Amino acid sequence: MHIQSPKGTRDMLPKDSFLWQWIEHTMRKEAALASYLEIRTPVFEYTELFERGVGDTTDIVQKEMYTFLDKGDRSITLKPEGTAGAVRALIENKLYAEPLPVKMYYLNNPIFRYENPQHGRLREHHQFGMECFGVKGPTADAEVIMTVLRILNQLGLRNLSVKINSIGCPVCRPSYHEALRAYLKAHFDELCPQCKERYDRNPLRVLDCKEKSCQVIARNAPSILDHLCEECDTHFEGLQQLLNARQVPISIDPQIVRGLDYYTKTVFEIIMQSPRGEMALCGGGRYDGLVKEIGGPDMPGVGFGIGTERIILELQNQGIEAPTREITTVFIASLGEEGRMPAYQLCMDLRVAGIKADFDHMNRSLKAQFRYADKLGVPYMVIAGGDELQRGTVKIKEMKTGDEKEIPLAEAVSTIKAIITQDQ
RNA sequence: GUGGGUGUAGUUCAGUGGUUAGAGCGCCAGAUUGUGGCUCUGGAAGUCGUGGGUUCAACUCCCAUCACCCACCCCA
Repeated sequence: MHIQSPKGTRDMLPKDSFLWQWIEHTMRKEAALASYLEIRTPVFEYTELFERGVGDTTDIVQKEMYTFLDKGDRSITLKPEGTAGAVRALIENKLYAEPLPVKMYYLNNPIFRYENPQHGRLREHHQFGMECFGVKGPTADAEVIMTVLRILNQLGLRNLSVKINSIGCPVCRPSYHEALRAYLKAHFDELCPQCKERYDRNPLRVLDCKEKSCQVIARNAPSILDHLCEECDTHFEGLQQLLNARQVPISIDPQIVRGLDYYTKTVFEIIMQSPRGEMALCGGGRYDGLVKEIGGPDMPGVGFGIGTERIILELQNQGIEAPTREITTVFIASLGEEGRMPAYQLCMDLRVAGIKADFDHMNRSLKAQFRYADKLGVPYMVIAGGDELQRGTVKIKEMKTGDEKEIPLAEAVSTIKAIITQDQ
């Protein structure tokens, strides 16, 4: 095989389609229950959107974007996350002028990051996400968190931990940065090379560095939670109240910081315990400065993204399978040349009547047609054979019981429909 | 981007220098007259990831390359 799918990409195969559709259905349903409407934005955007939105000090922008020049010398980037595009669309289409809040979700948005593929990490993956614009208070934060938890719950996932934190706002963060830098300065020589750079650019990110030496230092670092301004503190307290009121098992983790620059106040992650350690299933937070940063009005927002491939990994970890669905309800087997046209006609009539029907395309023996239908789990077989056709009838057989009935061909569609609905 | 492992039928894998490369599962077909699941029998199917090199001879050794898996980094 010469041509392969590009590194870090996967095909969604027909046999997996029920699983994907089940997940998508659950997401749509829960988003709709919370009065969110779907948005679809382009797969690619001008690079500047992400440089300004996501932030040019972030790993995503610095080394993980699929960026190229198009034939008109425009710098184009394949979406590395979902929020920036939604915000751009909000501004460009002036959705901010509609009744507030503006609530939207995106479903299996393809997301691209140029990284080395690994367990649970692809170069193209898909995210479901929700964004709520225009709400200053913590009810919006609670709403999006509650919705994603309901989705995961509906899918049957258990034992996921929800971590929340507040990383402050432009009012309180400078003083915290100062306090953090003062603390880190004393340990500067022990920091990893990368964190030495972070010290100047974004000291917050030292807190979630995975290097052991940095973790030790981070553990005793001053907590942002002690430096929140009154507004941020009230907001964070309010969010906790709203989540506690719904018995959400949250844990406050001052170490979570998020790798995107736009977050303010609330940040949160939902963590799965895979056999190989923990992995973020979902990440999100509040981004009160983002809409203005990208050129819109000063409008707050909060949202999250959740990776569908990782949901599937966790479903597998927990041994959860999608509800099975019938591929074909009735298979019309034909016998010999003379049976083919009646079988074809009956199949088409059944489809018109809204019944999932199929027939033999392979000119196989009756035995082989049965074997084939059995492998597909077809519950009903119709046999269009010479003897019956001469009598103007066909046989219908229920595979589970083996019961056979001879019915007039002229009334076959209505009779079959009646049998199927009766058995259900 | 760095380091380690892997790459042989549709699939899971065996085969480590020597005739026509094997097995299980899957697929297709048959086991007397027009009927699935179980069993038995047979069949099809591989440019041994790709490209070079060493050798009388390479799936087997060497180099490169691509992809996958794993770790780091980071994250969904």
